Amino acid sequence: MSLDHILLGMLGKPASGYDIKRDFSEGARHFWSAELSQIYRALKKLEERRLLRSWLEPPAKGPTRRVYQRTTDGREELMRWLTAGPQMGTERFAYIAQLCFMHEVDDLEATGDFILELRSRLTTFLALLRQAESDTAGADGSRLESLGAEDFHVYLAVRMGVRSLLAKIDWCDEALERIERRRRPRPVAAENVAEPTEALGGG
Amino acid sequence: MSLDHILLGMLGKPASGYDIKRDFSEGARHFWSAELSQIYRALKKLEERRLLRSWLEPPAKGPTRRVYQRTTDGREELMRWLTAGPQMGTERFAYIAQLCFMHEVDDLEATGDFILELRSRLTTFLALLRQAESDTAGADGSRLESLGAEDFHVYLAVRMGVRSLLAKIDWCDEALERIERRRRPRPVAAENVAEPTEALGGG
DNA sequence: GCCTTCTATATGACTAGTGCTATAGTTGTC
DNA sequence: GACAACTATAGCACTAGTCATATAGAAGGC
Repeated sequence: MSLDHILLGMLGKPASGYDIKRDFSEGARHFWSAELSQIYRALKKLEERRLLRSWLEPPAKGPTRRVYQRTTDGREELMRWLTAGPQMGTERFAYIAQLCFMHEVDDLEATGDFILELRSRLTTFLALLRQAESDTAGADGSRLESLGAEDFHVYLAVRMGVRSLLAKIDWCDEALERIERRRRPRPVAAENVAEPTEALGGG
Repeated sequence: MSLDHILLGMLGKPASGYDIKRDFSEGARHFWSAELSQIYRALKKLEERRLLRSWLEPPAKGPTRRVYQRTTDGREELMRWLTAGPQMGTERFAYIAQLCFMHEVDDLEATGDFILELRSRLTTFLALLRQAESDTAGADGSRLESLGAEDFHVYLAVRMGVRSLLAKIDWCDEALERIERRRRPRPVAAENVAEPTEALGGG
């Protein structure tokens, strides 16, 4: 299970379930997410397995927090995961599946609207990741070479997110262009109208 | 649930559970996957809900197959999903999470190996998608404009996969370069050696 | 004082998805 | 004819993850 290992990764420094949920809603949002209910239960189970330990933190302000941190065993389990090679093959993109079946709605109008909406959401998300990128490495990348090892790795992860999003936004533009080309009758010079030699989808 | 809707999308034409598993292992592999056990149960439930109907197919060759096809109600449910806008926010990339915590293993060597392995797997996958791309649109894209609506949409989905993979492979190269820059002592002019003013991780 | 919002933890009921195993006919090969 | 590989369906036990809801202190507005 990946969530368990991600929690072990995050809990090198003490944090509560609520803190972790905040991380998932902010920084880690581009590669993983989890509900509070799932987080609390996972933390409990990991503590039962002695991979985490926890204590109550004196409520100087606000309600009492239970704070978790990984144990030596927890660190070993994390290591096993990290050294087992990239965990791939479980990626799921519901929106690409939707795209595949979009011809059921109509020929191309629904597809165009769908991609415009997708593009808009991807762009919003990109702005957030760009912010995270410049928060770490500086707007011009000037802080990049002075980052510590941990921040450097987080920076790499954010870069992956930025590049993936840029590629998807480019794809949106390419797709919209292709759709336009299919929708409108090809602009043809007058002398060519009478002799169509290529099979060009015009409708 | 997305799997239900994907099955409804696939079952415009009759297919068995086994056929669908094959689709997930081949064409649809870049955006979704499911185990046979899950597929069979999902098909059964969808038939109970009258969104699919099924019949046994005369076993001209091989064992008897139960073949499913969507009903009018099934098509309506599919439409609701398709017109509800892009379903996003459930993307999960375990390997990016791994990358974030990779500094726990060592400073940079493990990270470099990890990214090399990732790059190799992404490249293998890209070749498969490139094949799917040229199977549909022709190696030079010449068949693209004569595709039917359904094939055109599948082509767009494959293109999204290709572009995403290319972006990730580019990211691998960028990351490896950045790692190299951090690992090897910065090439400095002799007069600078005596006065290191920046904290540069040197391995 | 009342109300809302935020921080914080927790549980119950549910759906989604995996891994393993059983069953069985068909095809090919040695 | 024994055996392996492939096609095909199905159930069981389990883990992963969602959704709704209960509880409760603290902060801030009005």
